[in-house]
Amino acid sequence: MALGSPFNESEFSNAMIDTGWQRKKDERPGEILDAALDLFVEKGFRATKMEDIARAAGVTKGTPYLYFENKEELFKAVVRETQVAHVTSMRERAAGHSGSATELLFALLEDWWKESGSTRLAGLCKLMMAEATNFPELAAFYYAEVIAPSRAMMTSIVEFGVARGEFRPLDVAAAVDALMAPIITSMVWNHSFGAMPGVAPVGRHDYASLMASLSLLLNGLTAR
Amino acid sequence: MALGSPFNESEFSNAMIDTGWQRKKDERPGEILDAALDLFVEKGFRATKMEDIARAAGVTKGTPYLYFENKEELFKAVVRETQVAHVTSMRERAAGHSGSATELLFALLEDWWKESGSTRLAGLCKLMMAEATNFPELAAFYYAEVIAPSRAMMTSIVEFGVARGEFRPLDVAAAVDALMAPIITSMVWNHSFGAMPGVAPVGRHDYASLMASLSLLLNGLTAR
Amino acid sequence: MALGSPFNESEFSNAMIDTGWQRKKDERPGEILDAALDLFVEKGFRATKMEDIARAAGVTKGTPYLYFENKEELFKAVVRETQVAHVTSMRERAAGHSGSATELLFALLEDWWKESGSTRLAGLCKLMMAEATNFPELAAFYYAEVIAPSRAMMTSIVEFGVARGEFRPLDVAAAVDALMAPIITSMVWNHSFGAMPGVAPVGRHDYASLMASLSLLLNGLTAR
Amino acid sequence: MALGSPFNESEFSNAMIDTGWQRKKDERPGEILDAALDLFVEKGFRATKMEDIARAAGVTKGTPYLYFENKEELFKAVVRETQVAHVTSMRERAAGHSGSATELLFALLEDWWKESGSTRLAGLCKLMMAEATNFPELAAFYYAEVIAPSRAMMTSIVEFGVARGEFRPLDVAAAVDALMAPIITSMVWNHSFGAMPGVAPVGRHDYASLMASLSLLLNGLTAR
DNA sequence: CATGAATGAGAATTCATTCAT
DNA sequence: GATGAATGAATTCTCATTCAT
Repeated sequence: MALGSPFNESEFSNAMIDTGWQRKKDERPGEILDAALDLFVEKGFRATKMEDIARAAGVTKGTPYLYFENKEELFKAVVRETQVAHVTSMRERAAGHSGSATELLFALLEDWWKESGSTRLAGLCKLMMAEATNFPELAAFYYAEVIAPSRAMMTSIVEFGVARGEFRPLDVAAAVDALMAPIITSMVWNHSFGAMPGVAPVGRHDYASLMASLSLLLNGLTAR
Repeated sequence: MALGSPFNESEFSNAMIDTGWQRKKDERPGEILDAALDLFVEKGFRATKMEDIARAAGVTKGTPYLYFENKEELFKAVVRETQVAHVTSMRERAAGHSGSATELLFALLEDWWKESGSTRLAGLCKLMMAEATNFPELAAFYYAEVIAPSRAMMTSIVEFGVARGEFRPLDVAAAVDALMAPIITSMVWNHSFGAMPGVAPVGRHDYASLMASLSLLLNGLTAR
Repeated sequence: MALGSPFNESEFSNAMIDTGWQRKKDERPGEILDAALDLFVEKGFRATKMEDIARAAGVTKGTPYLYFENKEELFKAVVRETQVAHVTSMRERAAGHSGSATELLFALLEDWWKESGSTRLAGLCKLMMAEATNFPELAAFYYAEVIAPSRAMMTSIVEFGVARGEFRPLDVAAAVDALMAPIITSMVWNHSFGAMPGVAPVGRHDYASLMASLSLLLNGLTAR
Repeated sequence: MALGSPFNESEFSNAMIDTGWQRKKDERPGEILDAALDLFVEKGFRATKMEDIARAAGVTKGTPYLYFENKEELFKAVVRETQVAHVTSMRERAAGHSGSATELLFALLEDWWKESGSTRLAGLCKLMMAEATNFPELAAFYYAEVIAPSRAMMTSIVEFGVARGEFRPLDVAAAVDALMAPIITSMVWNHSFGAMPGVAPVGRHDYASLMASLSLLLNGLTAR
């Protein structure tokens, strides 16, 4: 697992004395969630076997059931846990920003990319889209907790930009769509066709590429 | 099945003598592909049962196996058949266009949306993304036959626009990414969260919304 | 099919005017039985598909059912038809023999071998042994029509040899067993391990080998 | 299961702590192999259902798959396990023999009969012959591990007999064929027609009958 | 008579889940 | 808490058999 796990500081942890077995015990759920995230992202929900998750977490078949009702609940827990970290950090960063709307947009998308787009969380986002119709309530949760807040943040920045005359008067919803589309496309891409050998170049879908798209959008393609 | 099936005019059909039973034979594969497309799009590959496809096509369990080796081959056939129609029509339309690059882009994306984005084909596109890592060769086929050509078309239009001074000199690849992102996002959206009751408004992801995004991209957000 | 089919002169044939279509029609069942014999011998009962038999007989899937109730009946018919020819010819030859018991035994076993042991009928014999417990009545038929008569014939020859002082007084049943064992073993062998590439030499199981075994049995191994 | 199972002392067993559940684990594979041997011998490979094997072993459908990849591997395991015991005991007995070639032959065939011919192993031998063409590699294994060694043993005894003047100079291969044919025929017989009610008397195919055949072969039928 | 599309019972195999240890 | 043997519902795929043409 490349980038820091979002689970080890989750609600499952505790700050008690951290000695050997006790610590082990408290980390179990986090380790299982972590392994589950990896496997769900890699193979999808149906194709991921509980036993594989258990083995990847270093436990045996029955253990995940001590912490999670069933496979579906485990999946939901993965999504929830992941988003807790994600949304929290998004909010903290947004709150601390200042400067022009343009600067804010660049900063926010940069953070978003670095925090999520380029990590396993992007895979989770793609997975949620793939499984949304199979898990309606989970999708509703994801929508409410991740998508709507993100969009609200973007919306207020665009409105701020228009208010201060930085952006011309425009269709705010459309602008937000246009601003979010490249990062969403990139996240999905990197976990679908982009993962295939030799298929990289439908756009690079890396950070530089994303920033280039954003610049184009801000300035327009049309010659003045 | 709401919008016109791409299968009924496929290689499987024939317009010959149309007498009851015999007629069935020629239509069967198309009917099965059609039912399969619906169900795969709705539930994904793993969650779709062969027997459900059969029932949806009005036949029994064994019948799909008369025409398709197994579930995976049926899935591949769905993708291939669908794309034949799609890519062909894309090319025909592109060939017939004239006018400014801007007009071309609008026309092409409009066609794309009406042809694919708003139909079950969008669901297939989303499905391919969801299943890409599970079906590498199929993903390669899809990439080669659908994605790469589409992108090539967009690229030449942008280059044309730059050449004739309509667009300012720019990073063509990034521009193409930015142009394609909204329609891709919309297609995925409409078959994931967008399909949930009461979740419409993360952007409308309809035709008007798409055109609005395109306009913004062409003109920029930034005030002059 | 190498050696002459036993079916074309079967009860299914008729001696009527033999012109084109009419003839075709009358040969159908024989052609199906012939194909079935080949395939049953090659693959066994369960692994042989009705459609393969039909195809091998140059007809389509439904046709065998016009002549045979079902797969089991077809199998039984194969066995019965085959044995009609076999037992008949055995009897004719036995009736015509004269000379010493030893000469009779050699002649009879030679005929047996040439008529059955070295042809597809040996495969059928092996198949009957393999399937005996699955088809009790058929096995009973085979036993009654093929095995018992063959054995009776051998028994009377041995008794004849003892009576005329050619053989010493002995356990006739054991002698018959010992005389029949090599040819039975050879028939089974040639359609099991003997059919494997590079496995020939557990005894050659050909005509010369069979005669050598017979000679040994008649003369004994022991030095005088 | 009448005669002692070859499995209960196999590598799968262990004599360790014997407490309920845990004990089961070690016995399971042996119980399944045992049940499988019975059923395969009785019905043949194709006609034997995995679920029946499971039930016969006192477990449910899925359990055999915990120990054997699939039906074919289970079949192979049955053959291999059975032969381990068989070939080992054959070798031990052969090594311990002394005396004349005639005595050796009688002793060896007696052992062979008692060890294999009259037990379920004879059924396995018949099964291997029935399925040889369906499982070429398994047949090759059986040939190499069972048939070839047995034949080699017989061959060296006959050669020994000729060398010491006990047997007259003869075609050794033919002699071995003739010596082995009765026991092979008996093994096959007892698991095909011989298993049918009221069909016993094509030779008794029991121990006494076998020894009688052997005596005849050694002494010859012909009057001196 | 012959065809071959369609049927549907049946068998192999998988895997989420349970529970005695 | 943890284990992992066992379960059995679920699913894919096969193929003997039927019957409208």
